[in-house]
Amino acid sequence: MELSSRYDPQLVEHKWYQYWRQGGYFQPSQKPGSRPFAIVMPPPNVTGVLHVGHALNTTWQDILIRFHRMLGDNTLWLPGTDHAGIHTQMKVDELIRRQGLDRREMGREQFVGHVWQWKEKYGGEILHQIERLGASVDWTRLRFTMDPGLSQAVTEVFVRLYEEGLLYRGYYITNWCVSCLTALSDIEVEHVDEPGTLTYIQYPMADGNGSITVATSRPETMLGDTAVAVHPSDPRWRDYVGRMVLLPLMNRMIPVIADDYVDPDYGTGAVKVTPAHDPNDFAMGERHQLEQLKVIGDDGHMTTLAGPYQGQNRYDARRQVVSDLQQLGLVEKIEQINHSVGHCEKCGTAIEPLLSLQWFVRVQPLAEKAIEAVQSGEIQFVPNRFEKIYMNWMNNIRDWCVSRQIWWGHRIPAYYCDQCQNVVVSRSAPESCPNCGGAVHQDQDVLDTWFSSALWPFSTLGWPANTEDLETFYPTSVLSTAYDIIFFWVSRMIMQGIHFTGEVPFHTVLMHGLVRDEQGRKMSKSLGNGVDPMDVIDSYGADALRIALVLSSAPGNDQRYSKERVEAGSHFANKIYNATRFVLMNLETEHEISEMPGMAHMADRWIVARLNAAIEGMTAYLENFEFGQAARTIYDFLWDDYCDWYIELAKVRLKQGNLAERGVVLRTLIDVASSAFKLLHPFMPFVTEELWQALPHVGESIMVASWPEKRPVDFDMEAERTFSRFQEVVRSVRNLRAEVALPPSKRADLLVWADDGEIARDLQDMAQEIIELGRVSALTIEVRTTDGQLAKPSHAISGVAAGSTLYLPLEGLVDIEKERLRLEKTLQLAQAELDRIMQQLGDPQFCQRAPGPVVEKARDAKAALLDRVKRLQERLEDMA
RNA sequence: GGGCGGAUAGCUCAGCGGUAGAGCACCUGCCUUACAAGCAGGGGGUCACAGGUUCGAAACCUGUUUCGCCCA
Repeated sequence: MELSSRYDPQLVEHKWYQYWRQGGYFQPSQKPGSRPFAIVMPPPNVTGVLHVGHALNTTWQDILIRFHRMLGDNTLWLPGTDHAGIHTQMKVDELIRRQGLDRREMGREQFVGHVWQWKEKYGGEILHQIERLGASVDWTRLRFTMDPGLSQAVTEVFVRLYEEGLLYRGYYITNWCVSCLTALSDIEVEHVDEPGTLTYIQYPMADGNGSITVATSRPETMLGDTAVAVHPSDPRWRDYVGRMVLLPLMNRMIPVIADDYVDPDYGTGAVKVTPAHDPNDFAMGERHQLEQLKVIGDDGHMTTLAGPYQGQNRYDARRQVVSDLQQLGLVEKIEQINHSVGHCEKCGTAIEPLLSLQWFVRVQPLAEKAIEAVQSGEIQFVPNRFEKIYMNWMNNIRDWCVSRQIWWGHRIPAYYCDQCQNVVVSRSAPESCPNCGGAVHQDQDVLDTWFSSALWPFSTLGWPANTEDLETFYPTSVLSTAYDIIFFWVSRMIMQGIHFTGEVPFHTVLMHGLVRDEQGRKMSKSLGNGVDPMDVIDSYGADALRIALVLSSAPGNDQRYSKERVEAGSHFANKIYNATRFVLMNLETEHEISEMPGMAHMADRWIVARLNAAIEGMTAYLENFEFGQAARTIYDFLWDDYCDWYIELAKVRLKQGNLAERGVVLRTLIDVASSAFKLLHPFMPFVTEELWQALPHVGESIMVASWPEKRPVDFDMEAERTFSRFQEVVRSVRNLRAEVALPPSKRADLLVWADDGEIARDLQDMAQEIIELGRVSALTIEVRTTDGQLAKPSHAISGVAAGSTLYLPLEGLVDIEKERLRLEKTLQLAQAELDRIMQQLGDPQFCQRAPGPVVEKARDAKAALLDRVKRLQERLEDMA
């Protein structure tokens, strides 16, 4: 069959994915005695589409999964999606509004029905995209956070936490989004530094004796002030404490209180206190039993308590208040400042701290064990530095607001009696109040999406039921995620996992960085600079995208997406495709392939030794999550060692060798390629399957083949030295040819003077290879004599390799002067390097303290350089 | 204010105790029948700066400059 000289991933990728899936290879082997290896995939948003960050994370996980599957582990990768409460609700809300419908009019039940419909229809999109990346996930275990089983887990956790006193309902200042109309947890608030104003307002004393000036960035909240606070030891204000102030505009009497919280150095040292609209003021209010006046409503408009300002939105009210105060002459000054303002992570609206009734998880007791698990090393972060970030968060943890005023999500299993205010938290809805028999209604709110995500590692495996999967795969092995959700997700999984299963949810937390655009900016919808991985796969194939992402990534570091890298990745796929094509073309004409790889020829022994090094390196790199290093190792092995050297060497024997010799070469070509493809398979699954299948092979699929092991080979240090002498000769000839711009079509004679008989013999063994790789016509190898008896070619260019001097007699092509300059330059470089080594070796401290191999290496280098310098000098003398 | 990360070839980044590597770009020569998405050869870097530790520092420590992130 005639194979195209270009690799086309489009013809290959889909085919193999279906083959793997039908073969059931994605499911755990469940082989008795095999070690379990499990990863639960971080569930992407069900309404979302895959971005490059997902692509990177999915690739990393697939690398680990495929590696462990090939190692023979009982490997599970569990996929799933997340219901993403607020985000999905907003999305569907917008959708039905465009259809002229209104969420509030249709009511909760109908709306949630709409979301489910939408989820069924479009929720699979991201799963198809994961498939196109080649992810070897077990589709039979696909989960969704709102599946019945997972929902049951959520209820169970809520009820148990409540019963254990770790869950409570209370009035607190919460982060309120006036656009999403829901409370948010602290970490869902993004703080942004922005310009603002600091308004200095005079509050006259009630007794008409003087005034006190407060500074605020939110003048409109003064309508809800119930005190003015100063630091107890501030001499400026000591006399004011305990007196009353007449609150302007509202004409309300409020006290001046003393509280340590006040920073005497900020503003005037006196602050207004608005307990219903500021978390710190709320705390002060609690300490001083102040009234909480909510002057801003849930919708961001002023309430009836704001008196004449009722109905205005908070920004209009701010302007109005300031202008009214200015009319009264009470505004002392307005300063321009930069301050940090909280914004809703989802919609960007400025957060309104509001007093409201919410459910909270008391996390302190859960955090203790979560801290211990990381301190003890039971859970390890990769890279390690993220442990500090985790610890810092855990040590300063605050209660978690888990109720959300939306409809899409897990409804809070709390029921309230309409008559006696009794609260029942229960696994199933009570028919009536157990206290008074009155009617009950369920809490209107749903839980924070992260509440269910926190259970993901065990709820997906069947918890609270004690299933076989839970038994086998929990605790899972690795969690791979981006560092930006350590607080949202990782920490909470650890807390809930330990609390409810008694075991950590995973042993390793693997952190990847953000994938930025080519200019280093964060990819975002508003900038429109996002790269769609599907477009990349369409043009270059999933393999190219995968290897590009992996090659430019280091754990925990951000990286830039680079089209050039993807192109390089596809070139690499094409390279190994063509290398395979070369082997296949030779197989067509050859019918005798040795059963066993031959180890007689130096090239065969060399390539197997190189393969061994690659196997060893890659195994270690993969075990340590150093994917970039691993990818580089196999990339270099295949391109440099296998293609550039081994195939070129193999050509010589394929052309000139006898039948048996050719069989041996073919066997080695096939074996080394097969093994190398196995090493590469976790990174580029499609092309490696395609090529492995095309070569003679045993087994159904490369993905269930076993991970290569090192082979016995007698290629030692000495052999390596011999081989590199050969390589140097070849490189040197090529270099000389390039110096005089000799085209490959023109062959030239080559004379090699070896330093001794052994070197000459070794080179003689590779004579044909030197001839072919160096494009040589007649090759002469002679042992150099010290008495100068050998004829020195008069018109030649020459070069030095380790152990030999090369002459290319090129009558008419040699410019003696140019040649001398070139040799002098080479000599200079060699001399400089020699000087450096001599100096190093001349230092007794170095010889004493440096490790043996380092000193030995320096001695070898010195010998080689001395030799090189000597021969260069010799040659220059000859030319004189 | 506290913490973390980056600063290495023209660009994007690896390397993280034995004095520099890759991809792309650049220069030269090649359609050498696996591959021009290629081959061969080449140029290019006081590894941000200043101290220190060490026989030896791009790497470890301290400080500085600078860019970015997280937390308060």
